Amino acid sequence: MIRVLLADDQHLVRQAMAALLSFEPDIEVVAEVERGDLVVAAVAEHRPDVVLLDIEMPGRDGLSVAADLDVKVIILTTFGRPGYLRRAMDAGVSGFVVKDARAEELAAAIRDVCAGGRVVDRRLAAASRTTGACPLTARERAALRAAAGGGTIADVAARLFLSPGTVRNYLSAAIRKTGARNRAEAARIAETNGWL
Amino acid sequence: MIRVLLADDQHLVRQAMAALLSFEPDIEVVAEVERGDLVVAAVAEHRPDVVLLDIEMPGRDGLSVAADLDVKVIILTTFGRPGYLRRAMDAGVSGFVVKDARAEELAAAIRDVCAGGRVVDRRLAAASRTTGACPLTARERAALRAAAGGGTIADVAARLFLSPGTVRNYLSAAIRKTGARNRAEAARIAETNGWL
DNA sequence: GGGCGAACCTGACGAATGTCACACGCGGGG
DNA sequence: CCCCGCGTGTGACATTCGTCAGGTTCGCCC
Repeated sequence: MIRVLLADDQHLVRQAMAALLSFEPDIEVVAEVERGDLVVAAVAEHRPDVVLLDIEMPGRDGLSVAADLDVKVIILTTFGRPGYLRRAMDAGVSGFVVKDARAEELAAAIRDVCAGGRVVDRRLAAASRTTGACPLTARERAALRAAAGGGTIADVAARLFLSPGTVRNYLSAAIRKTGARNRAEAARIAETNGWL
Repeated sequence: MIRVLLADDQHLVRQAMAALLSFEPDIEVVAEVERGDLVVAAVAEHRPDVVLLDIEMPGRDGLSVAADLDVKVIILTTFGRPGYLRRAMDAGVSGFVVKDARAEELAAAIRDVCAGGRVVDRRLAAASRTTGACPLTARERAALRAAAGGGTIADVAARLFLSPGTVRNYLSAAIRKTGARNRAEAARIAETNGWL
């Protein structure tokens, strides 16, 4: 029996996914978690064989959680952003499945991963090869993320404890590197690539 | 037996939701659709009692689909945006459930709606009362939506066949009405309220 | 018909933004 | 050791953006 822990912030999706997996005779959902910051404790308590992790959760980011777990992890997310896949691989996850997959694919991925394999969504793997790594430095990312919400330069500078001129330089660099024509577009491009 | 049609763009979520509803003895999922523009034909073919509609789908928006259906509709969406609820009500839907609800709530909503009732998520109804209606005119909305992607004023003007000055005026009005300090923030505010 | 608001447009002005050149300190790799 | 890239900062400049005041044309309602 493969013991699975489910982490997803939407209750209905979590229950539904559990219902779906209950049809698999060799898979058992032993726990459900709705916040990223509760996953580590739940894993310690329930000792699952595989953790299904959503990325966007309250409390803590699924990708950073994955880096702290030493059980096998499958990222199960809505958004097939190339950057997500890359970061997930860096975090040492064993599988990456998008929520548009078939139920059989998910079950197969769980079995494969449990047996020591690695499973990655095909289309995403292809997209990841073409998109390449994030060209932004850590500070540029931070500045772009802070600016994405719609704040002004002064806001970003205040939040990052930087001089406004520096923020402008970072954003300018981000705009150039993403090939965008202004902050908003740069933020959108970085967002869809999973660079933020 | 209550006949249900499921419309959601994510295959796994759709299958999982069907699995969840299969545990309810009086509910039967008779069809699944993955695109908004296929819902009307599927309803004509399968004659469900209730349609579960996601909002954000490829092909066609769930809210506009709802307006064309004369069966009972429950909107089932991730995003509890007040504006979505308002537009859903205008479209004549019978229920509005967020994906963070419990499975029992969803089943209860299906039964209530099938019996002629109306079901609306409590927290969302409260939020909807405080937020109020969308203050933007149709053109302002269009301009803001076109600008949200990150394009420049000239881009928006070209896409809407308007003069750049007019676009600036619309965006300025949108910024004023949303209480934002620039386009990006206005777009974000309108987005979270479901006004776009 | 008169008033009103929305859709369109123009022109002008100040403020914010994007770009560039340049400067300094720091750490890592050749 | 010395260079290079990164983080940090400054100042100047052109462009874009946000605002305002004004104008014309509709259609709708009283």
